[in-house]
Amino acid sequence: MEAALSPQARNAHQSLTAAQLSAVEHVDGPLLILAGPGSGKTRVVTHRIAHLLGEGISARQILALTFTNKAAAEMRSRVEKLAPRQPVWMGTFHGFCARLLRLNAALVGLSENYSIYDMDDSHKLLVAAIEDERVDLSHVTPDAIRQAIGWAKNNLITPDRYTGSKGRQLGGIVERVYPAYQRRLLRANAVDFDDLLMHVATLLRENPEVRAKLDERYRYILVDEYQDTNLAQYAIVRALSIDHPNLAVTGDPDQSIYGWRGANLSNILEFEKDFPSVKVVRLEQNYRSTKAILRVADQLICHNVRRKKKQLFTDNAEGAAVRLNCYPTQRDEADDIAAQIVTAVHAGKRRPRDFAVFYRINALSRQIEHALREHVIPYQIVNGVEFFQRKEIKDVLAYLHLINNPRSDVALLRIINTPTRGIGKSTVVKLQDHARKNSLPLLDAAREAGLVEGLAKKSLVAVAKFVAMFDRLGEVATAHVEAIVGRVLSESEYEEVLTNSEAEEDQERLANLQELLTAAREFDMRNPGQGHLEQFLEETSLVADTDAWESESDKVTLMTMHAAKGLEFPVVFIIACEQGLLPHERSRNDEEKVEEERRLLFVGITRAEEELQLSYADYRMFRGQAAPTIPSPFLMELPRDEMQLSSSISSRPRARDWEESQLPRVEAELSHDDGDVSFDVDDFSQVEPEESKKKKVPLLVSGVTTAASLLAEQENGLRRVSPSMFKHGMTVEHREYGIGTIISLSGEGPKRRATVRFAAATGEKSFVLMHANLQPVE
DNA sequence: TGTGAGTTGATTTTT
DNA sequence: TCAACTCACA
Repeated sequence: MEAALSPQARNAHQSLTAAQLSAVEHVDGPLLILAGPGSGKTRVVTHRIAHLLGEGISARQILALTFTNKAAAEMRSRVEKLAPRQPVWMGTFHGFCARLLRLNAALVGLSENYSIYDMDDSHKLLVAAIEDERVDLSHVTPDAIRQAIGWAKNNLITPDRYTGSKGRQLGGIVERVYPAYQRRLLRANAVDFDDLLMHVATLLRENPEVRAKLDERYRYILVDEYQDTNLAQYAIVRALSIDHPNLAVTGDPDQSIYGWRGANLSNILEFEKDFPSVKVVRLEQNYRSTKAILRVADQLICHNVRRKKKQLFTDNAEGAAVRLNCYPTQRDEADDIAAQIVTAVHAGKRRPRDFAVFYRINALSRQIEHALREHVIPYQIVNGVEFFQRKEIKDVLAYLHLINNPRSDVALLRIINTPTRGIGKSTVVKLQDHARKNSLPLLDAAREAGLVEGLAKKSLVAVAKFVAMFDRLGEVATAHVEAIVGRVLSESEYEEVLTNSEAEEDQERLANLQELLTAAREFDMRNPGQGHLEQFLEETSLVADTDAWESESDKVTLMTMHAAKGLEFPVVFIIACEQGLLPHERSRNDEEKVEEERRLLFVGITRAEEELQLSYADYRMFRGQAAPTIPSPFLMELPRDEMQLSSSISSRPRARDWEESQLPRVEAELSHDDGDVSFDVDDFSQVEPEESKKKKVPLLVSGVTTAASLLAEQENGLRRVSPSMFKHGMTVEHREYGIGTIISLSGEGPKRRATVRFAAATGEKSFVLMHANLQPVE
């Protein structure tokens, strides 16, 4: 098995420090790696996987769990370099659980084609459950209920065992709503995110033989960011490490920032009690930041009580002093940051991608975005309106969800009248009544609409038409995903409605749908063969905002501090260090929560390699009103005497004037639409080689391609003749059959096929594009 | 039934 | 500020 290790891997081992090496070479038994920020943790983990493989351990027996897809992807690509093509399971907790649950769905009362509901879907279901229970919402918000249920699930408290704390109104309500909500989920053959973990934990507890089999299968388990595990995740990992306790966890208690999601700091703080024979390795040397930055971070985190003391140090240069700036208003803050970036980029000192701006809450990104646009700086915002959250995408995916799982009422409600087809609210209510009385899924209720009381004839016809349309879609359920999506777009008339619309917004939606088709095709290429709809839906449900970050592109990055974990940038700006925002309002009067906020700032600070600026504004717009602010108390905990403090910002020349004289105006061409999550500026393309601009990033993980760029690409593509020039919805002419419309496409390259709908007499035909005599009609 | 105007009410972080 | 929701009207 030594052959599994690339020469690169063996050489690389030599460059590891003694501490790193001792972790890498540990094989059997529990291992705890306490890794400070920038200490080369990922390097250790990936080298350890390579080392295990080198020791002759089968790749199938190794399981590496992360929290984000991004972290998993990073790990995968680095392991790939050290030990190519080894089928080690690397992925997120949720992804792993989704897979396990597919194989054992029946054990928890689901069937294998269950749906994964995202926040939006589960919220709708929750509201329905709240209505079921006729809860008075005057003192409790659905969101509070959702959080309580989520907390319960993360702590493995099932609906039947839930009891709210005495005297609290919320507790009593949750006691009623939680079981109702869970019943609805099960009836819909669906799970929410928290269920993925809870169901698997339950399954492992209640089925010893399944547990033992999996324990045997996954002999070597690695968990990244262990400080962020909650009880459910802990239970899962624990259950898989009983017979073979070769559990290696890495983490840093000081970077635990997901307490609100049920993360339990005790999991890592007490790992040594759990596994008395554990080997502990501390990685304290930082390879990322300057001494100046690291000292600030260290000073701050020392104010936390609940932690493991750690001595952070670095051999890096002293570096520039950390800046602490006070601005009159948020506007000045944003302007100055943009100006600093422009100045550095124009001086040739930095590139846009060297900069990152962090904030506590997403709402704060707006001013920065605005300033960057004004200064014509390309940026990408990690988050915004995420691709898979856009209405049109969710609509089309809902069709797919319903095809895959006909019991998913949430999906049906979403599409039964989208696009509008004359099935209004009153009709839907009647169908829901009927479904409830006969305990049927909504789709089945719609099928027997004839039996529904008081339904107008017109409505009846509309519902029947919908059902017939849906059944036609069902016929292609096992086709390539791209073909299914194409069918949905044409059969549902979703595409037609948008095409006929004048609204610019709808044209953008069309372009986004083309993107979805592309994403589907890319999925098909990665998963040859048919019948992968379920898997496609799983992937789209489990991708997150952070995964949409393009590390390749030359843009300033804007993100929350939570999203920043695991990343690093040469220059970091942390804005709005103000009481109420950082620490956040909701953590007031709760020392544990304040400590978590402090850790959050610690994470932000330690992302910086060379330069760091913290800032706050005296006045900030909030809820539409400007209000005076109070600087964050955390700022008083920093070593201010060695930092560069400044509040005389107005003396700086207005960068906009400078920029006007130096750069050609291109603003007119820029979209000022807020829905646009990123944009390119031609002036910066000179630092970005043409080639890299053309390189296509897989959509499933990019999500930030703009509709405009896609349209442009489409136009360019039209001139060449190749199977790839045919697009969904295109009008084509066939020598024999005449004019028709492409209603679906599938396959790649010479094998690419199209289904074309001709005049009624001819019907539908399927062609291999390479050989068919199809001509696009202008 | 569908649309559009007007009102309200809520604002964390993410798989 | 802005999005979601309600309500009135066509």
